[in-house]
Amino acid sequence: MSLAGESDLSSEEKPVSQVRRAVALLREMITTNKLLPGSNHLESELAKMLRMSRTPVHEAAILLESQGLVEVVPRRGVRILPLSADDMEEIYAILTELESLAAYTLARDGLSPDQLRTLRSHIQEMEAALAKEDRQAWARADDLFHRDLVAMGRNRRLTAIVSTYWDQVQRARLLTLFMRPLPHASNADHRALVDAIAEGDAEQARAIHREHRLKAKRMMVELIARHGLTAV
Amino acid sequence: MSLAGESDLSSEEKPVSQVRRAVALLREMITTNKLLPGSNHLESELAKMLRMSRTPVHEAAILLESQGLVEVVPRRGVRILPLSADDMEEIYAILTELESLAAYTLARDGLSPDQLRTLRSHIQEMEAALAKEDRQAWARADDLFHRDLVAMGRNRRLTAIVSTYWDQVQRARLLTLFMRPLPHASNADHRALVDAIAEGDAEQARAIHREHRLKAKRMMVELIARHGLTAV
DNA sequence: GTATGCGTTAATGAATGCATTGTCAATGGC
DNA sequence: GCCATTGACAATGCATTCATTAACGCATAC
Repeated sequence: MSLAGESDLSSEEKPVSQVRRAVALLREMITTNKLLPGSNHLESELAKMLRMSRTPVHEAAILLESQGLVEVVPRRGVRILPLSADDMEEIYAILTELESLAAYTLARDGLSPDQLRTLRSHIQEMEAALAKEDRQAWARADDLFHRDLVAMGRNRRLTAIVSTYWDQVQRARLLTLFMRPLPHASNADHRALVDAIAEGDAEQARAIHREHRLKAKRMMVELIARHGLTAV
Repeated sequence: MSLAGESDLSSEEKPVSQVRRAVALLREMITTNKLLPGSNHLESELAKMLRMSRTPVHEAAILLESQGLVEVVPRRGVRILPLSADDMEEIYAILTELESLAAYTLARDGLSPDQLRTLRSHIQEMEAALAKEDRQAWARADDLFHRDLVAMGRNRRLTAIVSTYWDQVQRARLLTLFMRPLPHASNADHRALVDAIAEGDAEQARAIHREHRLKAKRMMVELIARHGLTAV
């Protein structure tokens, strides 16, 4: 599930500085709920945890703050930002738009047989996982499918943005993974999407992906409301 | 022209730390071409320039690197990233999609008379500037028009993204401002857009804005190519 | 004359130290 | 008894310091 996949625009091949390590590790700990939303953590504690001095932790915190993952509160430590239903709406609106654009572009410009194979293999994995009712495996494959799809669009900035925000809803997805019905319909969407892309039907691909995300958002917001979670 | 408008998601009301000053000032110097694209600047030089120590400059550089404005090269200093035609395509694709979404949302949800007045006043300013052939004034008003439009969408994350990338093409816009014909057509677009929003015609608003950005992108890329600029 | 290697120089990444400032608690006054 | 004010403490922001490492220049050898 994207182990802190260095999605930044600036991730070419730099030697791993402590700051980069800190950013990656913190992001990972946040998306996997090792650091709970709403909790505060002193920079010195985090530094000890990551076996480095306060400086790189501080710098990583500043960077993650600019991405909306945490808030650096002067004498209270680094606060892991919870996502409200409103935040979720904001993020899904962005993801919907940009991922749909990626789908459109892919269909318009065409994919290599290799790339189509990759996408379809993710779908098959999802179906296998579904058959075994292995939700975690399904989520992993779903994650890969969408990340690969966007990445194939070859817009590095767009990929970076989507990756950033995808990371942020990851937490909520993990939470709702076992509350939702098995995602059979979702997989039908995936098939239809790849077919549309393969046929070069750009408008159709865009529409399918948009609808797909809209459904996901509705379910997410509804589940969170139903279970009385005001934020995650 | 948005004097380093603190567009980050994290900009609520924090006391101005040196890091924030550094980010704002550097961004400002970059977008106004005080620091030329492609040039390198030692952190110590920048620190002296900004009257602070290296630490906050370093931290600001890391943040700006994650936003794609600069590159921190270990022993060569902070490099101001030039934008190639490809980069411009990437950025415009994102801006087109997200700004059109904002227009759609505004039209769907409706604007207050006050907000409509604000937008129209920007348009009037543009027309006044156009009459005097004052390109700088036109650009300023155009900038404000689009920023306000997006901000009225009340999606803070979307606003932040658009602001970030808008900053990045600012340089190219300044450069081409005197190479392009006077933007009469552009203003017609603006009027049509606000009318569509006022009438609540969401699809129309989205389409107009999309077309508006597409035209802008084409002109930009063409001008840059015609003048033999491979990057700005 | 050119290329390669070594040494010096200098710039960044990270650690540490210090001062500022907000928080929390205790004490005193009303 | 409660609220306010003051003082001590603690955590961050930034400066300073240190070490690492790459770049550049010069010398030497081919």
